[in-house]
Amino acid sequence: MTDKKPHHHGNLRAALVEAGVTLVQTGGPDALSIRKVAAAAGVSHAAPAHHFPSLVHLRTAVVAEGYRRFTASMEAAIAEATDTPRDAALGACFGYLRFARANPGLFDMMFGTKDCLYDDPDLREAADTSYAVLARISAPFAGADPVDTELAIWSIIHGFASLAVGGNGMHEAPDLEALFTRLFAALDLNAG
Amino acid sequence: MTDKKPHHHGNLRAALVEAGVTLVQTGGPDALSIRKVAAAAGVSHAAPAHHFPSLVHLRTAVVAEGYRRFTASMEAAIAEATDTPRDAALGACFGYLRFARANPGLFDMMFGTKDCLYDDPDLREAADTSYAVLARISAPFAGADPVDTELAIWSIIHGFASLAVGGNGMHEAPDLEALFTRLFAALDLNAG
DNA sequence: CAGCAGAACTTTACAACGTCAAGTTCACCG
DNA sequence: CGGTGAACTTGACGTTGTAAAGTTCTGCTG
Repeated sequence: MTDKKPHHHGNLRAALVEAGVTLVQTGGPDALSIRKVAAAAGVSHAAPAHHFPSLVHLRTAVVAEGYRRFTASMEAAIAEATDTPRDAALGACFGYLRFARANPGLFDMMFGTKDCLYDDPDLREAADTSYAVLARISAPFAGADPVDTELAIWSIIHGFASLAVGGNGMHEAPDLEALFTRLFAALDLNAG
Repeated sequence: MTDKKPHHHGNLRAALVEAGVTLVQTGGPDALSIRKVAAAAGVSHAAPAHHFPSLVHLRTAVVAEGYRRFTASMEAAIAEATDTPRDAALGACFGYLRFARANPGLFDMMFGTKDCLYDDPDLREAADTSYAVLARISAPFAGADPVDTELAIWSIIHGFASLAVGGNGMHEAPDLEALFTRLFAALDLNAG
């Protein structure tokens, strides 16, 4: 029953990333600060330095966590649509869109020009896993060059999601998923 | 012909925005700082406060200037393509893509979640002018709902440009414009 | 079990930032 | 000529990222 703490509780690194995700979700990418995640985890402002040598490292870890949740959002939406490959692709897009709308700060951080360590293995793996989902749902429609199909689907859902998230002139459509479904139908996918 | 300076040279506000654009272009959105633009313009660190009550106002002005250059980039590319409406639309997309690649920082700032004063009249006008270009080149393909067509074109070029700018897994294709031309061809545009 | 090496964390410090409050200089108008 | 207000400066405060040095705990070795 001693109050023995290693120094912190169990895993400070994970607690810092969790706090960072919360900060980014509530206050946008710029709300992420070393001192705030430290305070949220109940440690001194310099404690994170041991796990994240600089703010860029912390950002990288938060973005990587973002990609994991992003992948989960797409997988969950795909699981809802068990019919045609087209349904699966559209489902992935819904998961894409839902994630972007639910986590605008993380989404912006993941796909913006925020400096991250793009060579970080953890980030690379998380991002590659996301891309693999996209490649998987695109495969049934692949033409001469599969990358063309992947990029067509990726571009249209990414553009749509980005515009839906930004405050920029995107019409406040009542049902964005129905709207996107029409746009998706305009894509001439082989063997749709 | 006297060397009289009012206090500064001619137009400090414009000089600050110009310096801000340069900062954003070279160092990304976060490199924009009141004190740096003040130093670049050769005034004290508090001088900008008179023209921009806060950093958010300065950001807004820089983003508005970004939209103006963005519009100019699209118009220039449209002017190169004087054939079919399809050529004009594709040209606008090229201008879109070129701007994004040439000014990644500005592009991210314009379409990211950066807090700006979206109600600012100057910004509104600049953004609306950009949207008008898009609506213009989309008009020839309009179906039942013109917005559907605009959004289809906007989404695919915006997504493509965003992905091309980000460090995210976008294949370093040798000729992005040729690649996009193929994607654009997959769009089933009415009366293409 | 003793003791030490190193990891984990704290404390202190510094420069740069946004912003506020005063003070100063200049332009312009009566 | 005088004074009013805009344009700009100076100084200060709190917050940030980061470096350096000190302290406490962990775990392993002998």
